Amino acid sequence: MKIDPNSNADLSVQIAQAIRNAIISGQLIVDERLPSEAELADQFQVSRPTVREALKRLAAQSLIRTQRGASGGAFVNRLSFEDAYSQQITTSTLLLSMNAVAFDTACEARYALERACAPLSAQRRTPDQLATMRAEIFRQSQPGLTDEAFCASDVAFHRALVDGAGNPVLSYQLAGAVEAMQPLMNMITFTARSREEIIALHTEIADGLDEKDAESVDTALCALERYTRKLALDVAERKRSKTQ
Amino acid sequence: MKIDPNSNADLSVQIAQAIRNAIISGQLIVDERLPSEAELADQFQVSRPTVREALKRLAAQSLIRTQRGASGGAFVNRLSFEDAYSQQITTSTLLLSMNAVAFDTACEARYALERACAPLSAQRRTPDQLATMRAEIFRQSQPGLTDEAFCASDVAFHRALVDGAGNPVLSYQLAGAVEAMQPLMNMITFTARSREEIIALHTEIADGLDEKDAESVDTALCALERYTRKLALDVAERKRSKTQ
DNA sequence: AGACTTTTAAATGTCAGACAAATGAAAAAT
DNA sequence: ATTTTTCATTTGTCTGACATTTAAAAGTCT
Repeated sequence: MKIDPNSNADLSVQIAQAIRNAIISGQLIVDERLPSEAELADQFQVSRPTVREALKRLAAQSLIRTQRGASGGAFVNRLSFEDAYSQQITTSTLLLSMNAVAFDTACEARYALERACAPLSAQRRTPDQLATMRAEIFRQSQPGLTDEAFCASDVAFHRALVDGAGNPVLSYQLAGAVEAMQPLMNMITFTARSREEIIALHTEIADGLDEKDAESVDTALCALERYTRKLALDVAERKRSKTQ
Repeated sequence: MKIDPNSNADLSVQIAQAIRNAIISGQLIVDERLPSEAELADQFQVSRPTVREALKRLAAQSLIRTQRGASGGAFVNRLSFEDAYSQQITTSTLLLSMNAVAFDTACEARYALERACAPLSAQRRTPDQLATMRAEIFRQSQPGLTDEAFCASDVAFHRALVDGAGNPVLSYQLAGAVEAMQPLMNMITFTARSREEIIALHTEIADGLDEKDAESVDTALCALERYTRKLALDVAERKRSKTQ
């Protein structure tokens, strides 16, 4: 683990990169303890605050965790699926909100990915996941539900669909798509949407999964995509006519 | 932007979270300058090193960038697709390498996602992307190509396929799947694989995209998935017989 | 001897103050 | 008017110190 003395990048960046490389390459294994901050400072010939800034960078990416006290220190973290989920969601949310991604683009990506899960989910969904979906549909049909709660229930429904595939890697990849894009879509379309229509399609999806009928799930997802896009179009149309 | 004086979390974590929230909620907009470190220290009633640790955490997530000098400071960063790609790839790589994900699970996820792109790519792929794929196939057929180079070319081929869908959100979501999993798969299967077989399937995919024939692309991808899984099985089998 | 309590040492968390280096803007000189 | 110089601001880094947490070692009592 060495840093390049000729590089003009910030020292804390270089040190973070050196440690990151050691972790990725397997020189540092999960749960292994890093040298103490003082030792690292000595090793890299920098001060402790500089080492600390480097460690905080790594901690922000869940690459390490720190523990205080005797026999404490920084340890290589086993990146859990949950940690990865939340990072994925944060990144996706910011990416969408900051880059003015066209609604159609986001919508297309989201449904393409979700449709990829559907056949697997039709095969493998557990009764528990089906029950979750039914419960969310029921919640969505309750009158007096706020828009926020409806959106959250919508997300939970689609999460259950994705988790139904029983593939944690797939669930992880899709966390960003579902959790970041659904609220975005709801925000745009909630003024125009018909909850009945959505609930009907959700029911169709749940029925399809119940009967392990991948085909009909796919059809319903396509219909939901079409409906969502049409809503966005209507909203845009209305906005245009209002400004004129 | 306030922190909870009763919380016992590290101050730098709390401060980072407060600023992060301000960015996500839109209180701080892209390219806006944060107060200087000294002002933030004053505002949060902490020392400058503590503020700096918080800022480094945010910088590690590409949420801010810093600039030295007069009129320098920390600025809210527009999260670019490229930044998001590389974060996605790092996270995915670590997730796979640290969690002992079953080969079949990773393989299934990767091809499910890639197949989701295929129909869109068949519709929209540019001549340029087709040319890239042909070029990579040619490179793969060169004798004397190292395993690393073959793997890199493999990744480039699949990236071109994914980018062919012309949907940056989709490309972003799939960056992790392709770039993290392909090397993993190559590492496991390179001893047993036949480059000819893979090149033949790649050619089938390129041909299908050329003719905008989504069906045949899907068939070839499925065949590639089957072949990859069979390889892994063979390798595992061989390993077992060797230890006995 | 064994169980409990106290002490201690090591490590991270935080603070204060200082200097270095970069950088843009204002002031001065040409 | 243009170029050069100066200067203030801001981040990057260092030093040294103290606070807090924590596990292990030492001590104490039953």
